[in-house]
Amino acid sequence: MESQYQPKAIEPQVQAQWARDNAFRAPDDSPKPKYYCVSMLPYPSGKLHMGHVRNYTINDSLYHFMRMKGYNALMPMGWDAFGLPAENAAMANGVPPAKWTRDNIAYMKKQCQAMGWAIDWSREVATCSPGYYRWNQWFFLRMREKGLVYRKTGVVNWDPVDMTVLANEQVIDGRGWRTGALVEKREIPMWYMRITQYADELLDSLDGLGWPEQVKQMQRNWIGRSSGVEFTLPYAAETAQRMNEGRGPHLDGGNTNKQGLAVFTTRADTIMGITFAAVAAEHPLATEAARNNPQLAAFVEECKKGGVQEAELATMEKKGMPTGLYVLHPFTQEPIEVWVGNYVLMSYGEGAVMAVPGHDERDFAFAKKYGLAIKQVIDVEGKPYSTDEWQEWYAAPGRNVASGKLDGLDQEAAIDAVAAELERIGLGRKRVQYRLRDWGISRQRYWGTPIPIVLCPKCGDVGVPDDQLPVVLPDDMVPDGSGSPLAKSPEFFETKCPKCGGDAKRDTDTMDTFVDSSWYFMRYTCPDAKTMVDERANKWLPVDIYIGGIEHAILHLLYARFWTKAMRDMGLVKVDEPFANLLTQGMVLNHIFSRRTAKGGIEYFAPDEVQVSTDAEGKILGATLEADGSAIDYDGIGTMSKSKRNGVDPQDMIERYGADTARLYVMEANPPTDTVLWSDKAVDGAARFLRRLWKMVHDHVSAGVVKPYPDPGPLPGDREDHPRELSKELKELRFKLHKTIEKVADDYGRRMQFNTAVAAVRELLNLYDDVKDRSPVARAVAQEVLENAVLLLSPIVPHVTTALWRELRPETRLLDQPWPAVDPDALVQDTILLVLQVNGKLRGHMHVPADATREQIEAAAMHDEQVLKFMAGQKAKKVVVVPGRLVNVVV
RNA sequence: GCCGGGAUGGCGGAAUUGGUAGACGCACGGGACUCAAAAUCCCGCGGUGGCGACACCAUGUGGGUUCGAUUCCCACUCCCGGCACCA
Repeated sequence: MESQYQPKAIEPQVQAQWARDNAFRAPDDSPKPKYYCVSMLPYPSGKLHMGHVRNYTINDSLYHFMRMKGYNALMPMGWDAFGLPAENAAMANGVPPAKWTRDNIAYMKKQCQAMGWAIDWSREVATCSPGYYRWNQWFFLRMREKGLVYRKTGVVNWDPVDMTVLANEQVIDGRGWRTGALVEKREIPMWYMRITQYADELLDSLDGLGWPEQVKQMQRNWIGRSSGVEFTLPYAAETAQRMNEGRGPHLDGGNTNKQGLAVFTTRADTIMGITFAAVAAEHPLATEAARNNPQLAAFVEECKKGGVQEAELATMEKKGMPTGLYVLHPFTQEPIEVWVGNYVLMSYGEGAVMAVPGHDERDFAFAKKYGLAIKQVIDVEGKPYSTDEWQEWYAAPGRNVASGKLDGLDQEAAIDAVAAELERIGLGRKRVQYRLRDWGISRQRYWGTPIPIVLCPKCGDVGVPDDQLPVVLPDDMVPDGSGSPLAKSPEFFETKCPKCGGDAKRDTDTMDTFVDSSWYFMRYTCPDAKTMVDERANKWLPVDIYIGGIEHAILHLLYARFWTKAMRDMGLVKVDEPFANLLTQGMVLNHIFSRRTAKGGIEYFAPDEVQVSTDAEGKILGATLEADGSAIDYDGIGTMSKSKRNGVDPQDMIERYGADTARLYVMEANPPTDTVLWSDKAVDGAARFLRRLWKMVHDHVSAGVVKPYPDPGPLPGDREDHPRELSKELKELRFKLHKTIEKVADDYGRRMQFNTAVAAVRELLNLYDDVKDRSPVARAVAQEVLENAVLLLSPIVPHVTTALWRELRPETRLLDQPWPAVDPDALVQDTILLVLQVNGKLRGHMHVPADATREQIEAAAMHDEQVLKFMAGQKAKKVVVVPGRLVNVVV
């Protein structure tokens, strides 16, 4: 055995052996129970970053652990290969996205292999291959047949200089990131998937999932089921006349009602407090009112400025303008003026709201700003009410006042009464409403799945027939930032209508890449299937543990759940949910540096290109570019990402220390769910530990391997007069060993907290190191400790442990070893150590027999010197005994 | 703005169900080995006071519940993630 730990020699050799043995190929037919562990597939941005290393090492450790526990484990890998960064890279260096993407995949696959992850590469999937995305197209058409796909207009960010649609990420402070131009909202036709049809099931089946509670809560809130009342505020006579003239364009989504303005509220009990109504700038009523009101038209135009991001809309100053149009209160027939508000979203509800400034904080602020009436109609336990300043309790449920027939009713009764009355007069009813909106999947981009629709002037939208799938994306194009190249390529879009055979045009939009990631984990199970999926999917699904970043807690996970249910309803798979258990990894963060370009766009700089100045506490104050010393902006810390150029490539660490050290470092540094600010300060500690482990095994093996305790057989040099009885020291070591096996199994299997598992093994080996006994029986215990320590660490550092196992048990292979068993005999203790407290403060310790009764413990504590000292002669008021833990004397 | 999460020594973190705050590391300081360096090994390492035994303080801030709170409750501050076209 080599006396020095040499990862550079060991790792390639061990990996080559795994490859020869096909060690990680998971058979579809195995008598063992399956364990399907999947990580969110990486976007092939160029190189792995530390977030990937963390993600896949967690996955890999769980794979090995469950394999040792007797499962047929499968860890697949694929590439989320469509998307925006490939187009940006193409624009920057003139290489087609296809080539750039394939090169990146090749490089990153090598990195994955160098990390030694137990990936079954025979199942590799890349979403940009026609063999994969044809099934996106095929399923899109099936969903369309079922009415789960439909077309309507949607609002996008429009860059008026580049004449192109921008992603939210490409809008910085309301301007296009390349042009610096002010972004506008623009309505375009798009394809939608009817996820709202599954809203109830998506909500209800969360309860049974083994997911973190916080993620389930986020999804519940996102879906946002609320029950309320939908009703119509009838138009006042003059308004009705204007709206009925039909000059205002009507949207096709059923948003307008010829007789009035449709609104939805969860606070129908406050209906008597309505003092005005507000509509979105895009609402037909606003359009009509603006027709001969230039000031209002200008305001409506102004509302169209800026992007479509919710965060931007929610934080901007609330502005409004009266339309001069009126609706009537459904009960009193009092006229209510309709305002246009920049905070009313056309995409949510009806695009119109009733305003009750007396009991809604936002309406209150708006009414104050524009001098509108504020009316109290709810009383909360007699708390004071004044229209001067908003108070929290104004929005709380209470009893109705100044509300006519509703007076004295509590919230529930008032809502019921209002709903009943509205229904009686035919103006409204109770309804369940969701915050969740249908999923718009059309993207005006090149590098994605083509939408398989032909637009025929005679037949309308026609689905591409199955036998003409896939609609292949040409892979030699280079986008230029001014709209999709597909829309400029007649070779792509010119086609014949599949129905009538006449000249027609393909849809040149591509699908949202969330489509790709909604079912790839199914395709892994049958990557060569001639159908979307086959029976093998039902063998492996659901995914037993899904691992990935917390940033996907809502969108990706919700879309994949929806997609799975849609596939189930078409009989393609049998599962209701794709991911039985979920481990959300915390983000790996790094500093972000940027500067504004001359054009008004933005460019980012990698932290290693930057010199920073800090204050006394190490806080970063400013930064300069190392290359030319120019000042740039420090933008704080954020997620490692390609676009912000703050990712850290693990390659340096692998080359310097080896894969095992890199793996150990990321696993022992923090719990997997923690957000971490990137640092490699402690990586030396991981390297040191592996060297130390190597040396311990080396020193032991050099004296000859023996059979491990408790059944060592005849020991070399053993004689009749050598005691087989363990010394106190060796008993303690074995106690620690078996406690550690127990703890590490719990940490891996239940807690999924690897940092504490490593710490526990470190503690064990620290104790082992202190034992200097070299007697034959001590050597058998040493063999037991080392073998088990190697097994416990093997899921995290598989290369070095493979090499060490070969020395400890030359006739066997580490990968075939089961998870070690706990020896109950080793855990038997005669005495236990109790903590002694006086008034809750630690005052001493005491050993008691393991079977001592509460009375005996109490009596012993009351005679303890320290306890008596701190009781200072006072009588005990109370004695708290927590069995196995502590005694607290209260005086 | 809304939803979800976080804050513990110089640093990463531990304390799993309300029961010894700081496990295990990193960095640092001292020492051993060495011609020297690296590597390795040993000792120390939250703060304040004390020669010391020891005492007091301390888990973002301010309150509360409890024999006992890092853990539970209330109010707040700052940071991170998401907000539907980054993936």
